[in-house]
Amino acid sequence: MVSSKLVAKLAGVSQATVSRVINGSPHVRKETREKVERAMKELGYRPNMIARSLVLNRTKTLALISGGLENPFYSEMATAIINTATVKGYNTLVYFEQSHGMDEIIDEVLSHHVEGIIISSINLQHPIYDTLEQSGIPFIMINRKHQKEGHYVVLDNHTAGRLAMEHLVQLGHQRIGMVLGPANISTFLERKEGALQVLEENGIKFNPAYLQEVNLTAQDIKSAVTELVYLANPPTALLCGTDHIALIAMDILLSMNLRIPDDISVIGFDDIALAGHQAIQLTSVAHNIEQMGELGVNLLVNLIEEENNTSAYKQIQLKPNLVIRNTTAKLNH
Amino acid sequence: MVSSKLVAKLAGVSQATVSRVINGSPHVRKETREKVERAMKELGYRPNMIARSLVLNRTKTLALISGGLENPFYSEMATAIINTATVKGYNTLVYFEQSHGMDEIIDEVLSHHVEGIIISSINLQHPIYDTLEQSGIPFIMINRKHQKEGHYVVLDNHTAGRLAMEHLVQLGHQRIGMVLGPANISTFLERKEGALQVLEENGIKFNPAYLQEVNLTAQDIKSAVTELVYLANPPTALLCGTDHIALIAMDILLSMNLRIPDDISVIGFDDIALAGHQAIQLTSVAHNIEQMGELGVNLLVNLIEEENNTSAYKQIQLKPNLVIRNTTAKLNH
DNA sequence: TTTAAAAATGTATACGTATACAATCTTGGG
DNA sequence: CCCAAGATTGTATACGTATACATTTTTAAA
Repeated sequence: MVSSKLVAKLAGVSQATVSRVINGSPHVRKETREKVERAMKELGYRPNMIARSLVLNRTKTLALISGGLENPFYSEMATAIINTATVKGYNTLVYFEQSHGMDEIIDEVLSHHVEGIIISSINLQHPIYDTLEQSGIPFIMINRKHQKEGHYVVLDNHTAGRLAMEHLVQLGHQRIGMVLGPANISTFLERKEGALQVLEENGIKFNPAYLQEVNLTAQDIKSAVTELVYLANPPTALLCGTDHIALIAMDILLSMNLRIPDDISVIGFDDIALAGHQAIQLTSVAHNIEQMGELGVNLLVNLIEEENNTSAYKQIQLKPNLVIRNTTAKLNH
Repeated sequence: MVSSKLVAKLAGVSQATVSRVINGSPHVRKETREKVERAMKELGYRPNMIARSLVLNRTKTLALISGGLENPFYSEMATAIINTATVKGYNTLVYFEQSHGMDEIIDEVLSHHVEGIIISSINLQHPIYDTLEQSGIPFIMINRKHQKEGHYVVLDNHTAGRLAMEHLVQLGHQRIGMVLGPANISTFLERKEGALQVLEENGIKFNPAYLQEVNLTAQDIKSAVTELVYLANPPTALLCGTDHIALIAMDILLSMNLRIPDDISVIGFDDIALAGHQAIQLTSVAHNIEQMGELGVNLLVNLIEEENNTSAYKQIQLKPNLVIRNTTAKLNH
């Protein structure tokens, strides 16, 4: 490996001068600079970021701990995050929640001395929060939050839940199935609360048999939907916790020869790109994913680079929109 | 930051001994080890990988230069790659082709001293190949290859192209439109060659107006498809260069009120998960994506860790399968 | 007990960079 | 032409770890 020392020797200067040239110091004569630059080019020199990181105690890298990319929400989010980070001059190490335990991931991340951490898939009580808090590394939660607050960028999920349910109720639905993820995840909890509130306001008694809180595997989602469909009084509409859940629900519904929305309406959250596809046309409630990722990275980079570290938590809640497509329709009496 | 030096002081030993404990050296007495471990726990010590990387000249990280995740092929591939890397003890820095120029990415990657590079989106003549070759860092190409060969894991795209076209021809189609990516990308070039070969073998004269080689943006794909549909003698089937292209093609076809497959058949490549969705049911030609990623990472890690560096290129070509679903059907006369 | 070998630990150094401080060279005013 | 101030460059050191080598301690055979 060609080092600054070697460049220095070839250029006939000291290693310190080479370092100054690299960092664009103003205190170096033009001829010297050119001499050094020639030597660097000749040797194909590239600064060793590892060494630089060690001395500067800055790695210019972020860690993204993401939900699985099989959910398009996460791939769109990851894309936005990585691109924004790149623009801001940060590299991104990517980890997936499921592959290793969170603890191992955190160990890895902390010893790699990343400068900031983004988690898009934390749940309300996860003990990881304390570990991160103690580590002193800035971290933000995107999409989901922890019960202990912290910095985050999330959707106003309560309102989102309301919007979705209001839409269904306005279409005349009364028997509304809900396929949500675990209630220890903020998004699902809040969407549920918003939705239930609307039911109550409309004097619709909620039937607990209509509530399915599932693990987020395709398998579990499919059996939950099947169960709902086979009820004596099956729901006429399905409020799904995410578009990803909605897609899987649609898959099983269609394979049971049910027509959407004629036999059953379906609504989701996130408004993933695919929701707009002609073959899908999924009604959804969300805020722009890309913008959410961008906001998150900007917030994190600010935390990293700002001097006046006010201890106040930065908490951003984005307003959701209802995007009506073709999977929801007036109830057929 | 708590260092091994600090741990050493608390434990009353030398820093070297702490280092030995960390690395599980057998030359350390049990009591000493326990003393040190207690100190480490008490201080919440975590080894600094940056420093370790510097002295060992090993970073245990790979770089993945990926095509955009809006193409599900790449998100499935990235998932497989990152997970396999994690299992093998490597971290993964992720970069996207489009966000920065390749040169800047390579600069970044090389100065970060990653131990290996995976590129899933190179094209045949890209000059990046030489840069990588010179750098001496092991790298492999997944999915697409470069004209200068190198290490790779790809689909047997010629055969894949044949399979797709044979399927359409067997269904009675003669006017077959092709929507491919640029011909300087190996996958598209080879798929095209395979497909054209089948046409020739079946005595079907190929009409150049049926060939669209587009940029891979949704915009361009849609106009290419539109152009084909508006031909005096429009194609009765569309052979799309990837499932991603096929999905976008389907989107525009459906929005023009064409029925698939009744009015026009569609076939793609890659067999992304979504292809199996009931609302899509896309016929596709491919080899298991996850396995492809896994093979690639294993190959790369072997290159990194093997001593006997035979200079022979490792080149793997996977056999494609045709998965027939509902977007292709017998021609209506 | 003595002592040589083995085991355990400590000391010193290297990795490649940035930078405080010291040393040298330039410059211009007198 | 001299000298101080400023500009430029060099020297020495630190970052946190691993390890060769030196030193000390322990072990066990005599």
